[in-house]
Amino acid sequence: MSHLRSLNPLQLRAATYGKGPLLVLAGAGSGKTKVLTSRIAHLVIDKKLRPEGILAVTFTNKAAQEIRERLERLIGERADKIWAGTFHTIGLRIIREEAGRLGLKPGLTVYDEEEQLLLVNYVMSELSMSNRDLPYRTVLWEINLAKNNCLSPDEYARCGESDLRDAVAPVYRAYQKKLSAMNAVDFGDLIMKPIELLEKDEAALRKYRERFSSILIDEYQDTNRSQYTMTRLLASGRADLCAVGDPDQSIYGWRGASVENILKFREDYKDAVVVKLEQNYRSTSNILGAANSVIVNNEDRIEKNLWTGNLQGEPVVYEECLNEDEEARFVVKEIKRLKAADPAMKFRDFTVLYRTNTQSRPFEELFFEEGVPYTIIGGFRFFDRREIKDCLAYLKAIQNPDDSLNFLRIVNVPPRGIGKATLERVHRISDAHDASLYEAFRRARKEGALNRDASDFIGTFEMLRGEMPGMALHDFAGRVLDITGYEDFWARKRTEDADVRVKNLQGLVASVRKYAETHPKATLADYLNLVSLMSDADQVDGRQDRVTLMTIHSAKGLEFPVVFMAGMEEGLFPHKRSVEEETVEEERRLCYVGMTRARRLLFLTSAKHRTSGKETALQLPSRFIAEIGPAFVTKKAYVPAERIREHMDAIRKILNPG
DNA sequence: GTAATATAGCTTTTT
DNA sequence: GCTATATTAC
Repeated sequence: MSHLRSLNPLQLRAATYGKGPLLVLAGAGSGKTKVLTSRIAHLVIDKKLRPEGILAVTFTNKAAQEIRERLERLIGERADKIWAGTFHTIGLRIIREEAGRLGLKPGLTVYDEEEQLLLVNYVMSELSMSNRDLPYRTVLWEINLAKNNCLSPDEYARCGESDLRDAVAPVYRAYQKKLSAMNAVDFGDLIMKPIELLEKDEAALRKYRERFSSILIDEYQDTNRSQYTMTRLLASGRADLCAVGDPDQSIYGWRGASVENILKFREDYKDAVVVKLEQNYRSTSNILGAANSVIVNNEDRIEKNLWTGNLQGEPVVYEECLNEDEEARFVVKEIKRLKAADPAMKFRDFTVLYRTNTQSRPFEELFFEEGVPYTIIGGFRFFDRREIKDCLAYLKAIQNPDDSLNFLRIVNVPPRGIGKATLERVHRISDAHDASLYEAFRRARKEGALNRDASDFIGTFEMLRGEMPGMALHDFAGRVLDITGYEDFWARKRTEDADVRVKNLQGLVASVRKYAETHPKATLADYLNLVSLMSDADQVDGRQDRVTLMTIHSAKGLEFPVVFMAGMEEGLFPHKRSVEEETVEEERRLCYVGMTRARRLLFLTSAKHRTSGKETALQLPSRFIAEIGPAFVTKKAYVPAERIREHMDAIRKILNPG
């Protein structure tokens, strides 16, 4: 039974406990992924369950991939048959299978945040509301929160009352209507739509309950109302359910996640068995001691005793620096020192974690200057660049003719003489006939209501639509960039950044090619869906020898021999908004998550002066620093350079009197 | 009617 | 620092 070898007794119990429901409370570094994969292997090998009946929900697609890879070693190619992915990936799979029953057409588009924001803008303009009346971002936030809480526009409008709710409700309603007209779904819908289906369609509910004989949910402490509901719908049949999580690592409350879900698991699922994994195999006892001494300050917490048999290791180091540049300098210095001291150390053994994405800048600059190879996870991704977004908008608009939002985005990019007046005219046609923007353009063209430029473009667009089915994906992407003049539009601008944009466009085509080659049967819709669902954390690539820079949120589930946590300052971490909103306990859990990523060495740094925007502020060390038990940490306050100079002078005088 | 340029306003964490 | 909008130029 090689798949159960090397499990400790509690891990073994979690992996082999018979019919669920089962709740595994797995502390940081307690071998959670190992238990999860062992359990799946056990279900397939010993319990003879069909792999296609196993649903494993993970927090990132990469985590799902990792489980699949580990599983492959245990059960071979059967590993590919299990359903493993994020709630969103699984939701999309169900939606695509059941598009018809949900009033959607095949080839639907998934809108990302930027597209959502454009749609909110669009809808609000139609309702004669502007960003000044109510910021688009606020509205979008509210809509997303409603969806995370599993509230339809009607339910949202009805539950509770506030001025904001009254203002947002009609926008949410109109937004949802537009989404379906555009044959598109947003992230929230990826969970809401399957719920809708399972609730209203008995046959569908039966089908999916029968399909999944076993369900495993990772990071259960970070599930929101919608995800909880989807889980309940699928699991309350005869499927056994195994939820894995750690309340101390709940860090997505702001996204609607509710620790309650894990806390009331035993009420929700009667006869649930709980297994606690409290032995940490990851960190030194100093690191674990430091992390524990921080997390115990949370009042709203279930007692847990995470321990380790690992060596004591070095004390955690806290270093206060002059400013953010010096903070970066300290990190580079330490990386170089540690690498010199131990040649076995690689760049990929180090990570720099921070609270906000903007903090990456000084590190990026200094790492570049000092020749330290690095990768930044999150922030501005390749797929968020304007030229890439434009190109994807072309592909989406061609692929899904109802997607008026993306059609609108590209119709006059590059500028081709389709301006405000033309668009207004076509919009009227679109409204009158309840047709998509593209459809309206075609009508206008037939009626001769378009000028030459517009008419030509619609002709080109139709031609491309016709060519799509017969072409390889990358050839088609290249063809679109060529024939629409989009690539040329940048190539003609002879500015420095235009060159980069052209290169990025070629990079995109290369990425499509790579995808097409590894997925020979995939359609354009498959590629576009994949790109929409790709998360930042999915990019972490341990094969490259680079230092990883990312937010603590993105580091969830990862581990590194050496961790630097930067910006340990009041106002930044805990963030000042969390202090205002009284969610400091979640910040503390975030701090705990960050600290427990470290295996051997943990460095905490702060800047005495930090510049944000054009203001430089005097910063105080984070309260979390003071919470660390003194036995586990060495603290060094910032000493101004003059003081060092005075000190050196004094020493010189002693050594060299007179 | 359309395109290029200036300005204001925001920047916590993300599937 | 970046984008959506307002203003001005073509």
